[in-house]
Amino acid sequence: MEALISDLKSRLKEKGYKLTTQRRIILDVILENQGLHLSPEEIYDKVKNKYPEIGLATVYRTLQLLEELEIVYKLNFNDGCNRYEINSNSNDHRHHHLICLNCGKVIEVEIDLLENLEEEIEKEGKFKIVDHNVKFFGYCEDCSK
Amino acid sequence: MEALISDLKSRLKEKGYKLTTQRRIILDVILENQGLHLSPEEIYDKVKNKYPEIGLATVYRTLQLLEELEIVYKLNFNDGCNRYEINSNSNDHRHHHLICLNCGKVIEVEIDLLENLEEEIEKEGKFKIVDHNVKFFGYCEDCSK
DNA sequence: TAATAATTGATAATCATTTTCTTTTGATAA
DNA sequence: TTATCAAAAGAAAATGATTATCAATTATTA
Repeated sequence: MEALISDLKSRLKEKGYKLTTQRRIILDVILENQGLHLSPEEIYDKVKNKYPEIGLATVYRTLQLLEELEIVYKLNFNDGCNRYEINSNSNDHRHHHLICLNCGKVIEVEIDLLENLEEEIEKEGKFKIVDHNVKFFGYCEDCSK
Repeated sequence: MEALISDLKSRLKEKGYKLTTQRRIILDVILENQGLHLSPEEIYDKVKNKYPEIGLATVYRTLQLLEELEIVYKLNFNDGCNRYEINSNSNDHRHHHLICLNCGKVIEVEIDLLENLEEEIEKEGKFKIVDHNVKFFGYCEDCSK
């Protein structure tokens, strides 16, 4: 946790940006809600508890910034807004998402297993893969009863 | 091509919907531009050439309908709009998308190879998969030169 | 301490998508 | 073929997420 804050600080400084209270709190909120894939609005609500003067625009700006710094990344579950997640890429901890078509719940799966597929694609020599995004749609335990 | 139109007709009838000129033309345009992943606005522009009285709302409504009938499905490449593609699911012709991080081009890949992964996920018995969505991000031939 | 640039909050603007409402149209039964 | 009636269309307004604008504030460095 603390590691990410000091990481943020150095990455910001590197690009001439500042570590402000607002930015720190926004990252805190995302860290405290890992796995929840919060939307900007949801982050805004939670940040307001700790820092009531915050503006919604600041949340949007900070999310863009965190994405640019690769501290966070954007998800789209087709529910009308973007959602954000800590990028645990650093420890090579990739995962996929299972999205329940009934209740909308999002579950993370800690397997990757895409090496074969990526290899197969790159074999042709026409595309260099740097990232992937895999979503499975179906029914969760509760909804398939 | 014709097959899809009569398929549309019967699926519509099944649910008490009508086959209108507008709906037929919208499907035509999507069919004529396979692989282009058109957005509602782009579809609207192309349909207007054949049927100038069309309204944008009709395009949106028809796309929702075609999606509901599983004739078409929605894609999101994070470029500010949804995009649509014919669902060739019928002939089990699944494919993935390669998205170029530089020029935004979208390339289709005709390999699936996700059986292992899906098996692995379903093995736990906590999720029943019915569909998936796989995107690879990287650089296309032109942009990696 | 002054100067400079970055950042913020509030508000207005944008843009894709949906809704509303009135008119028109397609499918069906007489 | 025509009358009927729900479904569908078009136009325009509304919505909702996101972005841009701008004046005021704050941090950093000379």
